[in-house]
Amino acid sequence: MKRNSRADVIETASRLFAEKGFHGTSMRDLGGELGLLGSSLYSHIGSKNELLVDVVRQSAAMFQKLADDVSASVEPAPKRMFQLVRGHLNILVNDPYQAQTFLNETRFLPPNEREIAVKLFDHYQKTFHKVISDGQDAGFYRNSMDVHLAANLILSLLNGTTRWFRDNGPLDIGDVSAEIAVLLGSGLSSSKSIKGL
Amino acid sequence: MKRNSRADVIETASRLFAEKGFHGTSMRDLGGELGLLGSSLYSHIGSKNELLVDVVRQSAAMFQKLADDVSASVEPAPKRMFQLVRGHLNILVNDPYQAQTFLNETRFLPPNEREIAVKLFDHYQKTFHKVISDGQDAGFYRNSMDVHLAANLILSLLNGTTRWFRDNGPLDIGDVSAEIAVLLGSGLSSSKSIKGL
DNA sequence: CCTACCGATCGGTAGG
DNA sequence: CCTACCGATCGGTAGG
Repeated sequence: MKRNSRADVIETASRLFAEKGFHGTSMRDLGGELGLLGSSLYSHIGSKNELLVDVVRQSAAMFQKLADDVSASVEPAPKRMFQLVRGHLNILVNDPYQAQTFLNETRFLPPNEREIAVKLFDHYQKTFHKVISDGQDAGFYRNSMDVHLAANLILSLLNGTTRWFRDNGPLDIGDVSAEIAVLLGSGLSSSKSIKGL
Repeated sequence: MKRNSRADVIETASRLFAEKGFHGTSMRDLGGELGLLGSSLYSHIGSKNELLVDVVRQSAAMFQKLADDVSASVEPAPKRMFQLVRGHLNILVNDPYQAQTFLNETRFLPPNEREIAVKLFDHYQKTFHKVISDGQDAGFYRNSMDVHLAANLILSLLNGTTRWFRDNGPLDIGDVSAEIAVLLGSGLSSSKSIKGL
């Protein structure tokens, strides 16, 4: 019977929030998973909201770091795009519970905290906009493409993987990112031939 | 002050379930939106679970019908793929609350009902598998592509649109499906040139 | 981290 | 559709 740290509580909370949702997880549920009573959690944390805040912040920091790294890169746009795709998938796979909580439960944060997360995600999206835009300027990507729309579609595709990708499944993250690379690569290319559609 | 029908209750429930989640919506919340008390809802419905069951079933029926229509089609694979994409987007846009509840809250159904929904979605996915597989056999799509993975990626992309697509936004569903068509079209083509990645 | 609680809110019912 | 409830569960606190 080992003692639980605050980090243990947050980690387990992220799993339960991902699996059963923030509102579907009671403090007694969470305590039960850690082998203690719900009321005992309050020696580690101040409130249930605080748990969600911490999980979302941790996840947000991951995406923030990726955005910073890619923004600092001087590689050609398609390579930076692959860095984003690969890095984004890595974040989702490394801590799927944290990522799912970020993606699905951020809306349940208190308003001020939610705004911070939304702004951070906007900034993250801008990294995609920049890469796509640079790719157009350099002739890699179609100029006809709506930059915001393309970014939204790519992010949708990436975030959706949390719904079906399993780390112990038949595919590894390399398979998935390679397939996405091909899918996006050809689809984003300036020279393309659309057939049949 | 008009009376509410059972259909009104379900429709409003789908909106609240989409916005605040199943567990984040109380019967008193729902009653409040309809101008009555939470307890008064029970003259229209039997339980809160029943509301979720009904919303999910309605949405599931939409996807079921699309799958049946496309399965009955004898068009070339790329055209059927576009029917799926366009039809799927139409369902999401026509009733975004219902669709979001289907996508996000199905997991909170009672086990037996959840299994039904999962099976139905599996069947829906198989429609994508068939189209992709046919497209490979007919030489439209790369044979190297993993059919299940491609279907998952396409569905991720489509379902993710519920997070950002707004019916009154600058883009209409035609813009979005056209962009997706180009993205998928070239990316799925058997003749392609990957550059830079 | 537990014991022993608290007021608030939950889904739901009986009866009109 | 309301009045008047019900037992269960919620997030959280005081004190050890």
